[in-house]
Amino acid sequence: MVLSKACTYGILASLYVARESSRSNGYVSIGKMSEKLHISFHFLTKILQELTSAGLLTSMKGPKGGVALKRDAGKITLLDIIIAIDGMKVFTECLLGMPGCGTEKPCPVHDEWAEIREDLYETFRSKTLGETVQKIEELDLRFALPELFDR
Amino acid sequence: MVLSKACTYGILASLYVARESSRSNGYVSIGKMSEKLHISFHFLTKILQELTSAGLLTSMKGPKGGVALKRDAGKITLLDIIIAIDGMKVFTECLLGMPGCGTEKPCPVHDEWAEIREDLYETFRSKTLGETVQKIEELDLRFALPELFDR
DNA sequence: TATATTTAAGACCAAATACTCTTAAATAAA
DNA sequence: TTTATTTAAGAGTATTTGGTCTTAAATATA
Repeated sequence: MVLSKACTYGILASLYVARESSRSNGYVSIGKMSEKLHISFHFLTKILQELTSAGLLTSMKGPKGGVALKRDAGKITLLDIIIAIDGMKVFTECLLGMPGCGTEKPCPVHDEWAEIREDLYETFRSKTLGETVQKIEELDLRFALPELFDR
Repeated sequence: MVLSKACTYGILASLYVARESSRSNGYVSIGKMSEKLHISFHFLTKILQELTSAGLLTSMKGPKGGVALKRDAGKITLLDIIIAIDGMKVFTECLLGMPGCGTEKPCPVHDEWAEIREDLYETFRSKTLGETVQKIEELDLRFALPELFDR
């Protein structure tokens, strides 16, 4: 798996928050979100705490509480979410796990992998939550997990 | 991590076997290989057993025993090794973990990821052990892990 | 044939990841 | 001010992956 589960859940949840707050512009309830996305409430809460402490979300306790984007949806990229949860390692690690692999002393597949992971980086860097939500609405894409499936 | 550790070890070991057998054309000792590559003997043995039962290697017990490529080094690709150990999932899974994600009902990053993983597939499919070993020799690339490092 | 050497097989242990549960703290609203 | 609601924090559990260890089976060679 390229991204951890926590990270994919973080992305889906961020998209959900971006979409909801473009509608209601208040805090989005984690409980409701966990039901809609079919992600365990407690696990989701923990992931969102990471995004909050990374400065991507803000939260409020109590009735009417929840989480909200800290910046505008057009100013948060999918890359921001990934770095907050999984870190930069996806974009820096050697495909064959060789420490210190780089242009000076490359592994046998360094050049090809470096190019591919650069593409991946660029893909995430250029996608904001705002644009992505717009695309989801326009094309009627799903971003919730199905109710039950083999994990 | 894109490939499992077992898979990266399997690739490094296969390259080692390809290189050795181009020199000595007998069986390559797993014990010696594990020392040279700095991979635990027992773990490496287990991985090589998978490659053997997948039909990529043959093995012989006893003194002078070891493993050897079953086909010519030019007829085994890195993709063969990856599929034998990690399966096809790297090349088929949705980046956001959404089951059933595909062209009909794509996730928000399906198109980009599908293209990137296709590149990855093609990279591995087009690299044989033979060519890769040749490249290693020509450019003096390393393919052993360092003696000690943080794992 | 006896012995040393080597892979095969599988039980076992450790670490990381994925997930759950309980309790505390904050806050809106009655 | 009390209460219900909601996030925060962190301990606890389950599953997967990574890695070790022991014993059996095969075989070259003395």
